[in-house]
Amino acid sequence: MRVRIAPSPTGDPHVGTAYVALFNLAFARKHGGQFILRIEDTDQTRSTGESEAAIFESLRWLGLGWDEGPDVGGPVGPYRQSERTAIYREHAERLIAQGQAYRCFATAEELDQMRATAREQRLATSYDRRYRDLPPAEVERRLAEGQPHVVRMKMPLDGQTRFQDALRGEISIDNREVDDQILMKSDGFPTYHLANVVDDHLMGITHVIRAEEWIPSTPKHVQLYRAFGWEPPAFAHLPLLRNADKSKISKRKNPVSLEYYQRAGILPEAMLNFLARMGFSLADEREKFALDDLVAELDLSRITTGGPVFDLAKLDWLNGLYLRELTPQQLVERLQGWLLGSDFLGRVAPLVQERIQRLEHFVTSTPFFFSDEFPLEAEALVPKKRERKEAYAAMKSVVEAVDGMRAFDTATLEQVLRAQCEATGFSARDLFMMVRVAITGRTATPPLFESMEVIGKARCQTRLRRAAELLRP
RNA sequence: GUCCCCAUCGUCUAGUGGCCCAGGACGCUGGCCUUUCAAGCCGGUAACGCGGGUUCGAACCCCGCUGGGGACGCCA
Repeated sequence: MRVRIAPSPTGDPHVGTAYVALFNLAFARKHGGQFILRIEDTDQTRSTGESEAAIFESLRWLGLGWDEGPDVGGPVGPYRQSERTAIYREHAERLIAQGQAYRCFATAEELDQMRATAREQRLATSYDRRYRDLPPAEVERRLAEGQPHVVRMKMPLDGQTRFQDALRGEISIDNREVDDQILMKSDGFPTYHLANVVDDHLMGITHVIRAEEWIPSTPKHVQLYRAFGWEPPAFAHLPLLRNADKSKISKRKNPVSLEYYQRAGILPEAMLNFLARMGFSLADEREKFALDDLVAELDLSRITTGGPVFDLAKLDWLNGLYLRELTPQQLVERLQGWLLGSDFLGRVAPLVQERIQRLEHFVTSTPFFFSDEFPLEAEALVPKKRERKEAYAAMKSVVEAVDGMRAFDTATLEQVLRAQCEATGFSARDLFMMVRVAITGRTATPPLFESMEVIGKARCQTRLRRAAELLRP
């Protein structure tokens, strides 16, 4: 048996990726199969190497190592989709030749209009298939003219597509509810739908274990397997992790970056244990258990289908359990592997060196490098001569700007935050002080941008959000 | 709006027709222990969304309603 996770390197390593990876890995181990990591970097505008590296690092931190992947290789590589574009092109051509896909010349404006019309007419799908039966001569003419186009699949116009979900049983969707999905984008890259089907087949994936949000597009995938004449894999859709309000887990309402949990001092084994408890329980209902126990008792059909709320309080309790069972020496080792090792201290030290007179001042001047848990009051965040609601708006603006950052180094931070002065109409003095207080809880600190770089993006994000929340009128 | 998925304490869950006037865990809370705080121990709080069926019997099966979520992108 072969399973995979297929993260898209377009942002910070996500807790949902770890969740899906955990169950895939456990499934592979249980059945003596392989767990594959495939990078789905077909979105040229958003994929980055930094994101990919961060995903690798976070998964390894959790102990979720892979048998085959971009960095470790394997028999059915390459494992990075951007390196497989020729394969997708061939397959798309094959479908066109078979009459199961076609070139579509619709412009962005046309599509916008179709979406508007579809909504008015209460239609299920937006694309009206207007290029589906374009005469071959017309297609040739447009191609000769070099008109930009995409390749779309021809969904059956009636009937329904059924498939078995390992957690839910049979799911069936009317084909008329499903769009003629784009397979190849006009930039020559495949969409997820094509690439994932082609790769899963070529890589010998037997079980697709992924998040519930994919259920509605599974009929497209099933139809693609059919069009290629391939046997579809088994599908298992894991429930979506949720915010406290039950909506799909999101950075607006929850820390979702694995880097956050690592920095906050969650032990990887506690994180894994907690994630495993989302939808899964052992026969004896033990709360604390290891990956091996999950492997031993895993049964996909027994995973709960209700979306579990990601409850930080319970994660903390579990983490405390793991912490307490360490010997003092082991605890020291964990602390050093965390932020109290020379790596991290070596980054903090230069920032406070010229500001201290005794070694003990190192401790009193740096707590915010290590912990988010400092007191913070709304009044301290509002600059003099500014209204609280202005400060709130500015802080929200900063939050968004920081969310959008890829590189998180001093120079980029300065550039982005200075641009925020412009955007918010705040003076650099006022805005930077707001951010400083939000990040450190203090008005006197080492240089702001350097400090933020060392504290790291994930924790800066949660602190800025906390500050914005505090300012909310 | 259309389609799909889901539905047991605030939260994570056990429960697959009688063992359930529903069990465990987190949280909250009372007490014990203790120089303090934790930890630990003992106790309390709190749920089968609603309405119809099926059945001798329904948290468990069926239907409807309601509620929640997801998808509807040249993002994955």
